[in-house]
Amino acid sequence: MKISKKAEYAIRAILILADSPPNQPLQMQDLSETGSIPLKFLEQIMLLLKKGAIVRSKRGVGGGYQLNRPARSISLGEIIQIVDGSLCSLGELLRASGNHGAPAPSFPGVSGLETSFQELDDLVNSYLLGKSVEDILAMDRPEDVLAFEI
Amino acid sequence: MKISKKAEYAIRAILILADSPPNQPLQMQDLSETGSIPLKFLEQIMLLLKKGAIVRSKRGVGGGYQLNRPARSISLGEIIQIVDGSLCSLGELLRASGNHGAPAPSFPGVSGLETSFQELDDLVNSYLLGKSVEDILAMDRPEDVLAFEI
DNA sequence: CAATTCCCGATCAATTTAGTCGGGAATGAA
DNA sequence: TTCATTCCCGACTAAATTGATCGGGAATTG
Repeated sequence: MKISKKAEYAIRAILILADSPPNQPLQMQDLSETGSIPLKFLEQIMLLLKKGAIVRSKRGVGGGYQLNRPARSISLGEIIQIVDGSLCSLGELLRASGNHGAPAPSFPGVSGLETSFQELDDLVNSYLLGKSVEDILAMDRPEDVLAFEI
Repeated sequence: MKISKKAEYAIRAILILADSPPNQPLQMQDLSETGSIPLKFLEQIMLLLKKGAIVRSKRGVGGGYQLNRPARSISLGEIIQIVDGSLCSLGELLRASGNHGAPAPSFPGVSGLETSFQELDDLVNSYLLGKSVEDILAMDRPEDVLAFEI
């Protein structure tokens, strides 16, 4: 289990955006400083997040980035998927991945192993896809533990 | 979520050993062929597993490898830890890892994020440490779903 | 038009991964 | 003792991935 620096930076940036006043774009310079993210690296990341429809951007003076959707609807899993390509791939290890056209490996327990890996993939996916950016921010604010407005 | 080829090979080898008659060493040549594992790579892996006390070896004619403990007591997690170094490190991402002496990053949601990552680490660890080699083999044998001898 | 701000492809160094190579040391049989 | 067998072990390497950096270009606004 590992997460790339790229995904971590992406999550930082989104958290910063989610925590800042809406309808007021934040520039990459600010995101870079607040999140301690290398500026040029951040540019790549924001472009990906834009393609993924997580954020939207505005160019020119007074431009910048803002969330494209409410923080409640953006999950950690979605962010990671967008910047890293996928969340999990254990389930595919024994099939196509790496074995380009090679015969599928066969050894005792192979199908049980495959099933277990898939199970773990699902576990991780459902955790990360179920954890929203809003959830994360709320954990830092003990006051509003449970939402007021339903 | 990813697993290294090294760890996958290690698991294959252990499954093969666990599935073969006990008290009769299996040679690396056999393990290599049965598991489709490059021989010289396998050598490195088996040495690690030996240091980890998962297997024991015997040299000379008629020598080879066998499990050092019952398959029930060997988990996927333990194997991965031994060959890859560790299972999870999400929880450490925001602390020491990578930031050599650098100030701990601070941005909105940082502590919630850390908590969530640690939670996921624990989830993955407990899954992998709880899944034994015997469990995996049993999944391939629908007959003995539940153990006879308790 | 000119400052600002995002957009985008190319390149690069360091690290990790997935092995290979070449021999050495212990063991057991003849 | 000698020899084949089998594990032991360190050094090396090629390819992929990661974590960026660089240099400019395109849109927008005042």
